This record gives sequence, structure tokens and C-alpha cells, in this order.
Amino acid sequence: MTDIKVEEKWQKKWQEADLFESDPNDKKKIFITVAFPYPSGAMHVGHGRTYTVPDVYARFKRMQGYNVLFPMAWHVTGAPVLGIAKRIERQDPWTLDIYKNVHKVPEEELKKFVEPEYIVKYFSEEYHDVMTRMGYSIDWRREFKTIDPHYQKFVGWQFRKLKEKGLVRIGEHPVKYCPECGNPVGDHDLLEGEGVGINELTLVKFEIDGEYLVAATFRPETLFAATNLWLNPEADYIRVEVDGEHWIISREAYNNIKNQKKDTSILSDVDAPSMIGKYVKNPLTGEKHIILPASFVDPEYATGVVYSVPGHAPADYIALADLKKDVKTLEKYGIVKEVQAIQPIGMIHLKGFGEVPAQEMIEKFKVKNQNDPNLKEATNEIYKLEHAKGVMSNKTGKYEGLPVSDARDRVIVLLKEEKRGDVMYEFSERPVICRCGTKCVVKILDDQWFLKYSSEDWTEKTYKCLEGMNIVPGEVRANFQYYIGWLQDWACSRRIGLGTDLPWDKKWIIEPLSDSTIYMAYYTIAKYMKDIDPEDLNDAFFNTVLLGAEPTSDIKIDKETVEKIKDEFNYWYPLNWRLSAKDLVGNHLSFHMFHHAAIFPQNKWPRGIVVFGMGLLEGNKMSSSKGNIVMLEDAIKTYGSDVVRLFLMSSAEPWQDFDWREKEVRGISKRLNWFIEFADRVEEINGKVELKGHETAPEVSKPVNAWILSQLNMRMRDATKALEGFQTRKALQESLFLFKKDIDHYFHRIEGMDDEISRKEIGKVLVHILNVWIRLMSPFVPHAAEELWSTHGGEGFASEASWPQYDSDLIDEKVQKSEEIVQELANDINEIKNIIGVKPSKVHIYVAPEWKWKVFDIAKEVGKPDMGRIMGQAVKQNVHDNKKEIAGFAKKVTREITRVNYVGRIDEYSVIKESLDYLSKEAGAEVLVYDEPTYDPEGKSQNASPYKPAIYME
RNA sequence: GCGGGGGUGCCCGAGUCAGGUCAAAGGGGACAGGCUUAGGACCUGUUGACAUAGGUCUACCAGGGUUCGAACCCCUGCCCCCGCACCA
Repeated sequence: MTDIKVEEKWQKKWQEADLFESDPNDKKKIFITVAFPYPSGAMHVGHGRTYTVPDVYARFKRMQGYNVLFPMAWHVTGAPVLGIAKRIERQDPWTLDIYKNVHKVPEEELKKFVEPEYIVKYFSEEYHDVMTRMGYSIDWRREFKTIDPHYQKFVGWQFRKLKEKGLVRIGEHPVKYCPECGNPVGDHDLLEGEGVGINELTLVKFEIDGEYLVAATFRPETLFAATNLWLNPEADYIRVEVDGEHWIISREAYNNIKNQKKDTSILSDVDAPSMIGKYVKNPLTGEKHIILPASFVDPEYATGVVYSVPGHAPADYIALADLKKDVKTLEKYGIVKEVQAIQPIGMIHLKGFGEVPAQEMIEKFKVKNQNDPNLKEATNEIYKLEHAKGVMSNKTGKYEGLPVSDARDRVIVLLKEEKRGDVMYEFSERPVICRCGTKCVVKILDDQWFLKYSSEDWTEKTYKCLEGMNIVPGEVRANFQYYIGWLQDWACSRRIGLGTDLPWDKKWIIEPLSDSTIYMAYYTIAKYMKDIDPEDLNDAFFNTVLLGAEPTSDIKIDKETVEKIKDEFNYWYPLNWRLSAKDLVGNHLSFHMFHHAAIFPQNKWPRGIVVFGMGLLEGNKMSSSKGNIVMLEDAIKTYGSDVVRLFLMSSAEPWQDFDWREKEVRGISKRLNWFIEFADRVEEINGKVELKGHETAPEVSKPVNAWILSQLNMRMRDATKALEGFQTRKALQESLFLFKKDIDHYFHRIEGMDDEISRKEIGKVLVHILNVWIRLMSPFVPHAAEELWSTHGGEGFASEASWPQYDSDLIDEKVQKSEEIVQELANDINEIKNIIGVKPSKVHIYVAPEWKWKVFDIAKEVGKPDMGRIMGQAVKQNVHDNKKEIAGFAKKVTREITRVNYVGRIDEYSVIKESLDYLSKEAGAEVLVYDEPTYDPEGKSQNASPYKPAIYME
């Protein structure tokens, strides 16, 4: 690892030199941003990956000569910290534990966490500190928080613009709501029921004496097969007034419904048992259905009234079966005959099932009675199957032949239009309990503001924006395509949380995902804000600066400053790259495109997106709430930030999930040490190293040196190409891991080349390699790179050195093949030794004769493994006088030409002769090479073929 | 359900778009050897099976197909992961 003190030294030097403060100049620019953090906890290694990727790219591009802007800010708007502050205030033990032990907040500081603003202040400062210690090349002059008054002016402008363009509307919206606190609640405010969704149910009004028994269902299309209604005689039912009608529902249901319907009131109690046996009218078919008792009906769920479809609902089927057997109850209500007469009705054709699928499901899941837990599974299974594959039967009138899903949608529309039905909302799971201990309900807010993402024009424009963007990795483009079309109107106002007031309706706060869609533009002007009074930031100012409008007299800031700010924005915008996590594809990243498309002209639309994968810890999902995380700060202390960076960049590509494994991190640490020590080895061989002036490769005469230079340039080429596409892992595979293998081999190979000329050439080669290699590593391990660069006489900062340019002339296939031949020879000799179990004293090598090369040339030209043509050509050209030998060899070539990467003729005799010392050492025997088989007692020379010289051992 | 992505050797993971240089990179682990007082670190080798001359066989979820040739292309089946909203 790089010593922490050394890392801090360089961080300070970079800062003193203002190295990463980027202002407009005449160079080409790159503007890269990453989703800013919500600082409600400490940074873990997962965050480390998120911010290291843009840093590596920024450093890479800076070295390539671009003017790079990489800024950072803090997203502090939203509700989570409010909940945290409340829980800290209440001394909630779980919260205190997490903040003390996982986020390592000192006791003194924790006391101040009762103030939500203090929490985000505390953690944003900690983030800033840790980011600095990770060596990130951020322009900190542009740092801000999303509750800064200047920023709020910017967001206010943004929303007025959207409203002007008709992209905002007002409407209804269901939310989780705590009746006790009188507020909508987020997941973080819940004691129980985190992540529970809100489902829309259809209400069906069954008429009885001018009133309605209102049942709730997910499957209104099954009304055709309804046989009866269920009430729970144990439950409390009441008569309520809704929109002028009288509804009969359970008392608990009313507590929910009253939050969803206007002007409701309780009229009177209803005696449920007395309802049993009466008849109601089916609003769709007009049929009469009897009301029956059922214990499985939960008065707390939906309306507490259920209509029964025993043909398709397993619960109804089994409840009916139970009831038929329960003679006592039947007699009590006097409904014996009526119930016995009820038969399940089938109304949906489903492949693989008969008339009554509910019955088959019950048998399949072995459901015993209406309280059996398997009942839920059976219900789910048939729900899914019928929804996906069911077709309406001839019992459904005009719906016959329609897929179930279509029929359902039509029935819902019909019921609503004719006021024979309605909708209500219910949690997908229960219970949902607020931190205050109260059961939450679904409430409909009726003056909620929406961003109209469903607008066709807007969507079209956004598609156009997507078209012009680079998406990394490419597969995610299909995702974007889907989400942009799928997005419905988005509720963009909130009652609680930190944030910016909705400009035209101050009782609302702008929803936190909506207030951070175009903030990248704000970075370009943020550094000017400290000298400007936020009150002077009016629409006239933003219109001129960001949209290029003619300046008007409304602008309160002096002309020159406005001009300067405007130029800066125009220099940096459009944004080149936006980086964010996978799970934000469907919201933040899509909003980002929507808002840019709406507000800015096309030439300012974003140009690229990179999507991140998630982080695992020893194979398990990282989670702060479960304490299953490694703090970035701790990782830096243990390994140094260079190691952390290197691990995060090398273990997976940015869009893949990475897995923080202690053992592998240690492996990376060793690898970095090896790299640092490599510089010492170069010095040992070469003497004092002066890197300056060794940017270009030296002239070499030895084949090994040509080989290592060829490898070096190939690695440079491949690493550069990988980095251009954000493939940090690939880039490191090439530039660190594979090239280290090359160097290992090189050292192995040059061992013993001790003569003056060899040493001198090797020294020069190594110094050049060191010069290049430090620069290749600089974006990944900037501290180690600076340290090596400065101690070995590099010029200026390694962070500012130029990115190494590969020389394609030095990448030589034949040079690489030659080395391969030598290495294969050494391997083959050892393999033969192993097989025959004999230690030879002499090894004779025979290279292939001229005519065999000719056959290879012919095979290469033919291109396909076509024995006939190769043979024919060889005979025609008369390459060899022995036709039988030609035939035998042609057969072999046909088999092998595709397996050998034939790059043309190589003077194997010279190559091998040059490597005899090495081969002898490897073989542990004297090695001799022949261009003619002058000594060949066993005729082994016949085995020789191009790239595979024959071997004879004795 | 809708949408997206996958199944490769003990584990992680490259390779699949552009079929042959693939018994399949790299890392981790394991084993053996060197070094060392010892451990760690470091270096070398092995890590599908068989093999007394560099070879052969079996292999990339399963089953078919296309091709001189398939981890890679096509079809079928099985299994796994992620997102689905008002939340950062």
C-alpha cells in the first residue's frame, strides 16, 4: 500500500497547486458528474466505487490533454433525515446503535442530530473529507447543498419554466398516511411495513333496498361468475353516506375510505347477522345473489365485504364447501336449501384446466379449509395464470373471447362510468404502522402537483434526447427506451421534508427527485454564487445565463459578471457524462433526460450516461441498516486509498456488481507493492533512474527487448481503448495484471544477460517502461504514481503528465510469435521430460525445412481448411520432390492451420540460436539447434513444422 | 405479469456481438517445490482425465439444429438475478 502520510502529502500538494480547479480555457473540455450523495450516513466502500469511477476517467482525460470538470455537491432535500432526527430525539435504541456503531458518530455530535440540518451538515463534511482522502480530483469551489438559497432560486426558475411550458398539472394521488401525525409517511417513518406498495382495488356496488353493499376486488371481470356475497357476522358493519349514496361496509373499512372519498359520514350501525340470507343485485349481470356468512372475511381489509366466485377463487370455493358442511350455521340462518343449491360457475377458459380451476388449485396446493395458509398461494397462482393466459368464455356476453386482462380493464371502465363501481386503495401488505404506533391508511391528496411525463410531446422529445446519447453499458439503452415510454405523471410536491417551496403554491415542497434533474448546469455557475445575493437571482438572470435570452433591465447583477457566468455555462455545457446507479434508470436518469429536453435547446442536451452496479460484501448485499458494510474510512486506514481505488476499479466493471472480499483486497495490496518495488528493481539494474526524457522507446537490438516493447505498446493500446469506454477492469487487466506477467517473463528471460551491452540496453528499456507504466497507473493509484514519479526524476506532477501514446509500429506480431515459439519450445521440452521420465543431457532442435513453410503459405492463402486445394497447390508449385511427404504434411496442415495463428515466415533458426542460453537453463541440459538435420539418429527432424520445431533428446 | 440481464473449471470472473489462435485470460483458494530458524512475504510449478516424445479423450445449464469446425450462431426446455414509482 501507499503510506497514508504519503497520500496526504500529495493531496495537499495537489490542493496547493489548484490542480483540479477547472476554468474555461481554449482546450477541449470534458464535463463529468456523478449523482451527488444524500449524506444521511457515513461513506462505505460501495460509495467509494461510485465516486472513484468518474475520478479515474477525469484523471485519464486530463492526462490526455482535456480541460476536465469534475464537481461535487450534496443532495440534502427529502424526508429521511427528518425521521432520523425524530428518532434520535426519542432516543430510539436501534437508530442510536446504528449511528454510534455503524456510522461511528461520536457521542457529542450525536446529541446534535435532533436537528435534521445538522445531520446533513455533519455527513456532508465527512463525505468531503473522505473524498479528499480518496484522492478525488474534484473542483471543490463548486460545492453546494440543495437547500442553499442560491440553489433554491435555480430550482424555482426550473419549475416556473416547466409550468410555463404546460408540463405541470394538479390532481389526486394516494399516499401512505398516518392519521395520528396528520402527515404522509415515508418508509423511514415506519415501524412496520417498509416497502409496502399501494394497490388499486375496484369497488363493486351490490344493490339492496336502495342501498349498496360495496365489495372490493382485484378481479371485477369475475362478476359473471359471482354466486353470493360474504359478510363476517363477527365483524362490525356500518351504514355510511358517500357522495349521496348509502354504503354498507365494515367499521374498520370506513377509517380507510374516509381518507379517500370526500364528504363521507356515518349514518348508523348495521346488524350483520340479520343481513345473512338476504339478496343483493349484481351490478353487471342483474342477477340476485344471497348474502352468506364467512369467517375468512377480514373487516380490516378493503371494505370487509366480499363477493364470491367459487369457480375461480379458491378461498370462495373452500368457504362454500365449508359452509355446506356446517349444518348448524345453515340452520341458524335458515339457508340450508339455498346454500346447497349453489354450484361454482366457470367463466374463463384456461389451458390445462377444466370448468372449475379453483377446485383444481385447492387440490394441487392441498388446502384443507378456509384458514389454511396454502390458500394464499393457490389464490396467487390462479390469479397469475388467468391474468396471463385466461380467455373469457361464452358466459361473459360481449366479453367472450377477450383475454382476461383486457376484459378486466373494460369492466372497470364500465363500472366506473355508470357509477356501478368505484375505486379504492389498499396496502399490498399489512400491517403498516407509523413510528408513533398508529396504523397507517391510504389517503388521497387531491391538490397534488404532477410533472406530466405521460405527455406525448414531452416523451417524444426525450426519446430524441436518448437517441443522441452514449449509454454505457449499451444494453441499458433498451431499459431507458422502456422507462421513458412507461413513466406516468409524477407527483412532484411534498408536504414534509427539506427542500424548495413550489414557487406558485408555497404549502408544497418540491419532491427531492424532481429538484435534482438539471443541477449539473448549476455546477457551471456555482463558483460565482458566493459573491451574489440570492435575492438578485431572478428569472431574467437565469434566462440569460442558461438559455441565452437577451439581457433585460430586470437583471440585478452587473452586466460583466452575467456575461462571464453565461460564457462559463456555455463552455462546459452540454454535460458529457452522467454517472449513476442502476436503480435510478427508471427515475432520476430518465427525469434527467426529460427535464433537459424540456428546458434546454438540443445542443445543451446531455451526451452520455454510465450506469453502476451494486456492491456486495463477501458475497452478500451491502446494507447500512443491517451493519453489513465496510466504511470507506476504515478501508483507507487499513489499506491506503490507492489499494481501495485499485480494488474497486479492478474487481468488476463499473456496471457490474463488485464484491468486497478481504482476501482479494489483500491480493491487490500485494500487487501494488510489487509495482512500487518494480521501480527499485529498475534502479538496481540500471543505476540511478532519471525518468525525464524517457517518454519514447529506445532503439533495441535484442529480440527480448523488442518483444517487451511490443507487449508494452499492445497493453497501452488496449488499456486506453478500454478506459475510453469506462472499462476500468479491462484497462487494469491489460495495464497492470497482464503486463506484470509480461515483465515477470521478461525478468526471467534476461537473467544471466550480464554483458555490458545487454545490461545497457535492458536498462534503457526498463527506464522507458517505468516512465510509461507510472503514467498508465496514475489515474488508478495517483498517490503511488506521484511518489514514484517524483522520486525517480519525473517532470512535474504525474497527475499532469501526458497519457502514454502507443506506437503501433512497435506492436509486432512476428516478434511476439518468435517469443512464443521459444517459450513453447521450453514448455514442450519439459513436458516430454515429464512424460518419459528421463533427464536428457542434450536436446537437439530442428527447424522446419523451406518446403513446409511454402505449404503453410499456401494454406494461409487458401484460407479454409480445404485439404484438396492445399494439396493441389503444393503439388502444382512443386514445393518438394516427395509427393507422399507433401500429402502427409498437407493433411497435418489442414488440421492445424486454423489452430495456429500463422503470421508469416519467421527465421526460427536465428531466433532459437539467440535463445540457446535461456533454453538450456530451462531444460537443464545442453540445447543445440540445427538448420539442417546433420545429426538426427531417430529421424525426429521430420516432425518439425513451422512454429513447432522438432525436438530430439538424449 | 411487464421490462431488462444472466447460467463458463473448487470460488469470483473474461471470452459470446465479428465461429477456428479455447482445455478456455486474470484473480482468489488448494497442492508441491525454492527461499527462510519458523511463520508471513516473495519466487517457480501444478490445479478435467489418461498418456514412456510434445498426444488423445471428455468438457462451457439441458436437449436438438446449422457448419469442414460451436462456449460463441439458431430453436426448445429448465433455472437464477434486477427494476416496476412518488422513495433517496
